[in-house]
Amino acid sequence: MLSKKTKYGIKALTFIARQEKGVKVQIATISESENISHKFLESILLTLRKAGVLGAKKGKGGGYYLLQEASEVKMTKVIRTLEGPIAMVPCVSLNFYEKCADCPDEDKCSVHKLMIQVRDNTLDILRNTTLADLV
Amino acid sequence: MLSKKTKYGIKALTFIARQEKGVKVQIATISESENISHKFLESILLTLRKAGVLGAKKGKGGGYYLLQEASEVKMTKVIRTLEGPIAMVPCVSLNFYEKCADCPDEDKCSVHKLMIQVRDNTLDILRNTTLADLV
DNA sequence: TTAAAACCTACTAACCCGATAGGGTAAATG
DNA sequence: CATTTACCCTATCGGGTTAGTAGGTTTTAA
Repeated sequence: MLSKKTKYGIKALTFIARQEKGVKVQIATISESENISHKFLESILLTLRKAGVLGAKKGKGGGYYLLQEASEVKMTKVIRTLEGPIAMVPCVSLNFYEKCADCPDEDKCSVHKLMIQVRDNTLDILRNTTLADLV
Repeated sequence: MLSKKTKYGIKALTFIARQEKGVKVQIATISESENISHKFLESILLTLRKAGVLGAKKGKGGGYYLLQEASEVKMTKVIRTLEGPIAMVPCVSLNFYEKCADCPDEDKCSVHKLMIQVRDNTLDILRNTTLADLV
């Protein structure tokens, strides 16, 4: 299941991507328009900024803006930043790999085999979908 | 992320499917062989029995067994029984649909669109994978 | 210098997961 | 018919995560 954090994050990014290039969008604007708790959204956008997806400007007239073209922002990046692993099991995660405590041999694990398939398929979609596709 | 419940469940089913047809497998046998907490596994197999995936026989020489051929047991069934929805967001779930509180219009939601793609793709794999494929 | 906006830290209530405990009940064996 | 075996059921609990709240600080523009 996708967390609300990730869901809100994608919605917010789409909102920002819909603006004219270079326009700065304030938290409050997105928060009201998309029905997202202001403070919660704040922490989400902050995370995205630290990850290099968004830029921010403080003070009056400030706000958030995309650092790249919308067509350059891949969903893999967004989801990994907000949600963490894309894989359904840590032992098949590319970026967040972790060995299972109970599995002596991954190659013989039935779950492992199945989840690699699912991961590859999901990755394929997310890698080829950018913010521009969602606008 | 897949819960341990589901993961253990799939492992246990695979274990049972590896036996000669009709052989009854005891909880303790699976628990020891697959490094799964006995009591926890008990509740998992019970769920699978109630869902019609497994049969059980009590008393000496009893145990669990498949009610169908391994090639008839689809992963969709197993995962929906143990994990719940396959979709990453309730609003795109076929079997566990729930409307989002924040979304006035699903058709215009960027997350919705994306997650339908992911769901369809994952479903395709899980529908075409059976226990027999994992043995 | 004042207002607006992002930034940062800390906290909390609610929820879920994995596991455990302790029996109850049915069936097979001798 | 008694005993053992093994499934069946309910309740509870600790720890971790999630979603959201609160309050203050810093930066910028007008």
